[in-house]
Amino acid sequence: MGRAPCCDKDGVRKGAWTPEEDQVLAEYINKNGYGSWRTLPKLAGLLRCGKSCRLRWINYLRPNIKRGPFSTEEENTIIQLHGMLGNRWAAIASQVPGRTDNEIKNHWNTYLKKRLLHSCHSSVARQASTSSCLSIVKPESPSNHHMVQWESARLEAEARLSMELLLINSSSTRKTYSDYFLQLWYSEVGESFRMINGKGGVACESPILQTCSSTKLGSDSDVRLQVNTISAVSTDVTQGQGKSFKVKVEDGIASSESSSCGFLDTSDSALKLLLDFHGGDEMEFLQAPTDSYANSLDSNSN
DNA sequence: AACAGCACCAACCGCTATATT
DNA sequence: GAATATAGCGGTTGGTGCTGT
Repeated sequence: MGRAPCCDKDGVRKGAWTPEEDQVLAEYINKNGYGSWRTLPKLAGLLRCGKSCRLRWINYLRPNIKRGPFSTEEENTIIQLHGMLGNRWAAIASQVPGRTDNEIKNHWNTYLKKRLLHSCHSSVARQASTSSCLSIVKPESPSNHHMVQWESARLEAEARLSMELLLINSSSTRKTYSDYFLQLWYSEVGESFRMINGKGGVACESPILQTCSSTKLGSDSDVRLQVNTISAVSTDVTQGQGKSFKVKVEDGIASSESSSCGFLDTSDSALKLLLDFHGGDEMEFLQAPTDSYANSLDSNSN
């Protein structure tokens, strides 16, 4: 039995939405909400697929949608989060208020990616004899350097997110710092942070999670570590508890194939890092992206 | 003025994850 | 647990407007 179509194909309008359709959809949702996107078009009297209605609402009609050019801060946030999360536009969009995943994706593909690539190629031209987009491992261990840079980017982004959480919630609730830290910790961003650091053996463990969780922690094998100076390396990494899992690094993408074990002890230093981290000079590479990152963009686009 | 090439962005398509029966 | 329905996500496409020749 195949998957049922999301809507009847006959008599369904496609293409650009008219202002009249927008008005009908917006009025209906404002009045009734959107219980089921599948049935919504019929109920609202629209000759549209439910999927199309959902997209139109989410990307255009929804309240608090911010339109217009992206600010530098928004762009930096997107760049940082993309470095951490890859093409997970919905996750990125959730940290950029007022912007939709579609908008961010478009902006990335049409502007940011090109800017980063251009920046990389300029950089390559300047330092062709030292390191380049095509370099793999150099004597001064640029791979470690890139690791540090990415770690800094992650921490900076997480610090920003944690501060946002604090600002958002401080006036209305009385949660503790550790609550916010936990909230961040169990977020998507925190998850990638844990997994990545778990691989590297860095002490970075949940304050509460004392037992292995076989569900959430191990569910997302899509966490990507953009270590583009390493190519086609496969290695076993042993975790502190004697459990091991295989980390495969291939063409700049590392993925965890199994990571069912949780993390053991509280890390006040990790909390401190998140709350106190200041980017400083080390964050300059975000303005002029690293060769390795731009290289990953190159390879991803091929 | 006419055309081609390009950039941008809204919308679609196909797939996966999750919920429900 | 299997089958099915639905929501959501990310990649891709197509229309439109701008720019250069």
